[in-house]
Amino acid sequence: MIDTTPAELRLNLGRNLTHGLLDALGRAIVTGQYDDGPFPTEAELAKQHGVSRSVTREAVKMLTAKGLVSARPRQGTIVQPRSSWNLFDTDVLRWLLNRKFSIELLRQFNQLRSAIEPEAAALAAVLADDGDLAAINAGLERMKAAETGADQILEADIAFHVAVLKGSKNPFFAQFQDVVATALRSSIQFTNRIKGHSASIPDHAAVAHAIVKRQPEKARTAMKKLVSDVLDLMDTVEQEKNGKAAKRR
Amino acid sequence: MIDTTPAELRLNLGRNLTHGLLDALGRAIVTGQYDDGPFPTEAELAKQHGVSRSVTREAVKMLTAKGLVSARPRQGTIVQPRSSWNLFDTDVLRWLLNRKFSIELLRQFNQLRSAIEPEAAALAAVLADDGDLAAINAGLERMKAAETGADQILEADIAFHVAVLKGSKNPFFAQFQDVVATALRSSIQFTNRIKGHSASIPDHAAVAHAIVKRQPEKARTAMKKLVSDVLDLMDTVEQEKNGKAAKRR
DNA sequence: ATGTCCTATTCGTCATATAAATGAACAGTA
DNA sequence: TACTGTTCATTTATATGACGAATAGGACAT
Repeated sequence: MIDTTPAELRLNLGRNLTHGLLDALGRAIVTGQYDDGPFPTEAELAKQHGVSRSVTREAVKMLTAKGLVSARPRQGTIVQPRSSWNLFDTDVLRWLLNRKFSIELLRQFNQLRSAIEPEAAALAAVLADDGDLAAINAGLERMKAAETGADQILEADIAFHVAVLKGSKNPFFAQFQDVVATALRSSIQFTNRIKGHSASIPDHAAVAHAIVKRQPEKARTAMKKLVSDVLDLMDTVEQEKNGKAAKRR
Repeated sequence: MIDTTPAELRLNLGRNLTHGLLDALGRAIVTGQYDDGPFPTEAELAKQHGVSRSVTREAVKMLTAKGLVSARPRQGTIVQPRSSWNLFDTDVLRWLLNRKFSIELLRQFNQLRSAIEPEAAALAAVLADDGDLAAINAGLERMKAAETGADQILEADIAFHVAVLKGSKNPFFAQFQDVVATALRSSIQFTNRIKGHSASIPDHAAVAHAIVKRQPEKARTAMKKLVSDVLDLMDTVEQEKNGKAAKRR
């Protein structure tokens, strides 16, 4: 039942048929729909989803650009090994994290955050301009204000971390704005559990304060603590899930 | 003179017309060819490069997937702001680093490496399997062996760092395999200057030794030193270039 | 000045035809 | 048998032409 209709494709997420098909195929690939059987041919895809070959080809081209598939004449289109998927493409990341059983991936993502964000905070403490500082403080204030609101606090949390990344003035760190935002939004089903704990206002305030005061080392350690706490909490959750045996770190 | 011919497109880098056009357009965009004027319409692009609208559309779709452009009816295709380009797409990164005047970007990339690779080394010290350890040692041996060879040492260096990233067993760190490899290869024009210094065999050996001995902290600090040295050297080069005024860091 | 409607432009989609690439089967040869 | 070159079928790659849908911007009326 991987077939869809044009109407469904439009609804899905895409602004148009191509994006809808892209989304459907992306989800199907990351959930392993084509792990045993081969990827359908252009003609089959077009027929299954009730769209033209043009739409099919352009969707597949976008999948190619994201590293999920490669296409060659006679061989057909083949799903690439996971190692060549572009995990920092927000579409790919969203597809992966919206799957079931992606807690481990989310944990690994937070491992990455614990490498990235402290360094970004240190850079921001040196390089952030007035606008960045204002955005960081605004995010913090939003968190304080939304301390009661349901999911507003998630968006406030995102705004804070995004502002710090932007403040680093390094485009590679700034790139993680979208990635972090996507990851946090895509993993609500897991983070709900943690939300109450992770949204530690004082810890966030410590980061903001250090950055505003232009203290890189303090900013680094404060952010390190912030992300590490989330990571530890995730480990705890995972250990509970595993019953008793905690595997690693 | 941004026009090309089909033959040139095939030669460029692409296996076919679509990839050739993708490459030509990607380079043109990152070099700011369309910063003042608007991006050409489908019909114009097809005419300028002597290809059909199908090829044009599929190339533009790939650019869309990489975040370089967005397309809407009547509005046309527009180049997105740099902040939404996917810097961790190897194509985009290569286009950017092959530009002139990208030393600053390369420095910022090494800032990222100094955040990523030490953490990856620490993880590898805990999680790397026998194959990973063998690959790390192999990379080190290749560096020793190629100490005389001209550019072989670059590939050996890449192999070493890639092996460490892979050994982290974290797909997000592993993702940087391609990114780091692309960056190092794309920046030969700058790294030639540094090569002699950066290829410090003892420092690399220290990292490998710590990982094999399962000492995460030692691996982290050793890798940190390795990348920081490159970063410092780049700062020095940049300062020389700027005459006398050193700006930051 | 404001809101409504119209129209030209551009991407979006569809359909069809032909070319190019390549894996596999096959035939030929030593 | 083992190797080599050829043919063939399949699938993507490219080309072409047509029509639909959305909308920016102007014309127009109020």
